[in-house]
Amino acid sequence: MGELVSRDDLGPVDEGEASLHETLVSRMRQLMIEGTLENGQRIPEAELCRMFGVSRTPLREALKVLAVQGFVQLRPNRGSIVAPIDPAQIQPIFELKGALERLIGMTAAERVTPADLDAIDALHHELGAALEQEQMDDYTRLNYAFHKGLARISGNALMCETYEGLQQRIWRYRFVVNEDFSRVADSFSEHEQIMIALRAKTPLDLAARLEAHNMKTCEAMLRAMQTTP
Amino acid sequence: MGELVSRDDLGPVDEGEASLHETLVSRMRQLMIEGTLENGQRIPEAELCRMFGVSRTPLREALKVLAVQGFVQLRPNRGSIVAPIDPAQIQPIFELKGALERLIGMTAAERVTPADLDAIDALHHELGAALEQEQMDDYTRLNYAFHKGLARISGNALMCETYEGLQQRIWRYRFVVNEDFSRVADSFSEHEQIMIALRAKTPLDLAARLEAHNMKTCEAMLRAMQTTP
DNA sequence: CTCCCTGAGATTGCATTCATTTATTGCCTG
DNA sequence: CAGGCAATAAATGAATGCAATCTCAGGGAG
Repeated sequence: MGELVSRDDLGPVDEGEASLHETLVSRMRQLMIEGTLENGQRIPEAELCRMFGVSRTPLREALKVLAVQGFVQLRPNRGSIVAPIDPAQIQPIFELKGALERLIGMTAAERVTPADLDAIDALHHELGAALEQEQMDDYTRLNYAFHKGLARISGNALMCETYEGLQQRIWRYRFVVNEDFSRVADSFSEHEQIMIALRAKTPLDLAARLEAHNMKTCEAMLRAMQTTP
Repeated sequence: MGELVSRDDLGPVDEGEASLHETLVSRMRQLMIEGTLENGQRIPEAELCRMFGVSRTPLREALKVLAVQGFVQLRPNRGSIVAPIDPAQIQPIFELKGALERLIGMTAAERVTPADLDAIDALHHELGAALEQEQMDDYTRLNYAFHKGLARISGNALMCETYEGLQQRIWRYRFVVNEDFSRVADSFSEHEQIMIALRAKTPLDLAARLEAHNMKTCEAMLRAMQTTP
């Protein structure tokens, strides 16, 4: 099995041997996740071309890809815009993610290896440390890695891909709402329960806890969104 | 709510006002679903350009999109190939689809409207007619529409999109395996049970039946695949 | 004063062109 | 005769060019 904890596509781009359009997909997605490109804002092809030092061809290819991933809306003959973030979209995204969380719970509990357990446990402790030191940026990133790691344990690559796509969509909303720090402590204690269920390898219990965790996160985000319209 | 039964992206392309690259995405996907472009086969850009009467730019844009959708593999500097179909991929796809089926069951049972029921019931009866007259092509297509209709009832657009993506991936495999006709009758009787649960609006029951149906379809496909390696 | 029309400028979509990389053929060497 | 190397041919990847479309300011009619 591949590495459990690897690049999470949230930090700066690694600028490897990828073809130009792939690099652009990552960099532009990053701009949208960060909020540099604001929701609903028109995407200025020419400007981005200058900014990235590329021609329009690979940039436009990247836009097509980002459109499939839901980050960009293509409006024929009228330019592309950053997909508007719509509070009404949060619930459907979490609903779908909930279905995947359940699958992750059912399968991860059965397929987890001792090595997986060690790796995810390490992440879990890092999360605890970040919480204690109130390093919220770290916490958020580790949290992302933690759930991604659980998805990996389930061993279904297609599901992981889908799951990460949902995570990235949600990630965009983090910059719109005031993060609800009071939620973090609760979230971590839910993680404790998740770890217990994982170690016990009890599919139904793990699935239920992951689903509940997902739902609570969704509710917290909806609440936060209401207070910052 | 939009129409329950609409274009299913499996018939010939409608050639609407879509931009060129979108049209190409549909047409090339069609070629791959039909098997005209065989699994693992190298994709000859120049030839396809002549065939479709377009330049390489929109065609290459379409290839990028199809790569995201999993139909094409891009090999940097070495050309694109039709994503090889791998029997080992069937199970993960159905596993993921199973998670969605469950969600569809849970939500559709709660959200179904009388109009939805009429529409899906009509489809169900068409399916019955196709079975009786042994119109297997029709049956297969109606079956696709039936499940897509159920997904729509759940009212989660993102989930529908994801679901359809999975359906299309699976569709490719239908041309590799000898269709197991003996399965069709069983399949239809499972549909009967699904309709009963939908009319009764019992989420857990509907979800369970959809999951079971999905699993049996998966098993049938795996069996068929073993007999035709 | 408001609304609609017009046309210049900007932008998009696609075609074409150019540079690089890869694949293939034929030739040379061991 | 087999294996490896080099030159050529073909292909990809990206940049540029061009026609069609949209945007939006300015002016005229109601």
